[in-house]
Amino acid sequence: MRSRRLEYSESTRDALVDSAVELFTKRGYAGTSLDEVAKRARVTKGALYHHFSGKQALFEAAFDTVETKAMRRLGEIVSGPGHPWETAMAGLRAYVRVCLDPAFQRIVVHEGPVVMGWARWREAEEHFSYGMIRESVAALVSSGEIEDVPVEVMSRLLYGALSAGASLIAGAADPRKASEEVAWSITRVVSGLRRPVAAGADAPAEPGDRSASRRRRR
Amino acid sequence: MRSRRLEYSESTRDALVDSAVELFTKRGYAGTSLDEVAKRARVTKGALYHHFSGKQALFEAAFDTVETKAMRRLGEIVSGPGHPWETAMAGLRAYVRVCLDPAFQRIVVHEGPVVMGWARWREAEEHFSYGMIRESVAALVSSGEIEDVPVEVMSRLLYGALSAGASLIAGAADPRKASEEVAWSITRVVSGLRRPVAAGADAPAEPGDRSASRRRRR
DNA sequence: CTATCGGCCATACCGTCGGTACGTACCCAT
DNA sequence: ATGGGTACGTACCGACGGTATGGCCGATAG
Repeated sequence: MRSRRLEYSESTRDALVDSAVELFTKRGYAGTSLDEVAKRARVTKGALYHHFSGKQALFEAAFDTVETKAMRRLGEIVSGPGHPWETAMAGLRAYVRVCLDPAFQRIVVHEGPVVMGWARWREAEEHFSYGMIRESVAALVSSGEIEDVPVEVMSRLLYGALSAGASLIAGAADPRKASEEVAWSITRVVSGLRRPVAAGADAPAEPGDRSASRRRRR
Repeated sequence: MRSRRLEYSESTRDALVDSAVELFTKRGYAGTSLDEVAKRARVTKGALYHHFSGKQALFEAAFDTVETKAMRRLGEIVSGPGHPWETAMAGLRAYVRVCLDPAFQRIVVHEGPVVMGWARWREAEEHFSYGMIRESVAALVSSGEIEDVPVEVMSRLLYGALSAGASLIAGAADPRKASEEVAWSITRVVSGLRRPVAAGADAPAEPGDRSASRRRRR
């Protein structure tokens, strides 16, 4: 049976991670002190160092938490059945929404590679959001929806574009409009990868139908 | 006339910036101490704090130096005359090469947004590499080479994709092969944005002609 | 019910590093 | 010559990441 003591311990660990997510998101990795994290969780640094080997490990725990939460939102969309193209487009829109979460933005996209080191970050991402994008691209290629591009590289590029789009949205004066433009543009980019003469059945949504996007340019 | 004293001072400043670029590239922002930077420049922290208001300012000076050097390599290519499409493609290849510089990679692409803050970094980038990409995209749109996409957003996405590609190359086991695949893929993406029926004169290079890129996939 | 054992956490402390205060040598104009 | 400004060096402070150590308390055996 679940020991009481173990419940306490787990609860403090969770509190520490939650506190870390909050502070890392608000003030960044360097701007957050461990005393502060511990204080917000109503414990001391001793407890923190009991559960985590150091600041990096705490960050990685926060990273995992944020990623897992994001995965739950994306997983059911991408892994569900349906036409690969439709699925991928739905995934794109969902990913843009996920990126609007400030915690995801800062911890996963921005500080992740710097704090964990790019190699370690990349490795972690394999099991999370990048992995899903890669899955989608692979599905599009193997189903013949888009051209026979190198999946690994193209997924990375797409991931980079999506991340940049997410940053753009997060920093935009009008996030809603920016969000629409980013979704439209990404869709347009992926559409450009479709085979010249689609062998697919019914023609799925092209970016052209998003009506509310006539842009100004001198 | 140029005072001797002023020459000394300027030289000291340059030495500090060079030292900073080197150490920031090798050990990152957080992993580099100011004493170390000063020591490598054969001065003390007092000199450093005379020339720069703090660690951030030193980083931004290093950032500017690296960016300026990169710009000199790109500027002549992008701003030169010639067919917009050819120019843009040459710019893409040149940018990929620039990204192979570890200093550019780490200081500008990875740590820049984190250390300077995304907003400040974005502002600085307007005058540097992002500005050039934006220029190229705008030229492609206004010359009718590619579709009427929102320039600002599309440039951001492209920039993100390029940065991701650069990271990929830098971390790849076979950088040369990765470099080729990235260049090919990026070219393919941009090609996907071309107008369906090109009104342009002679058909410029399509990504298809890069022969040495047949990829394996199960 | 008692003893004690071990996991969980608090407290005190250390080393490092960014930043500050202040002293000093040197140059220049008046 | 001399007052002032520039270009540093030196000594020091506070904050913070990390460590060592000790105490509390629930779990478990007898």
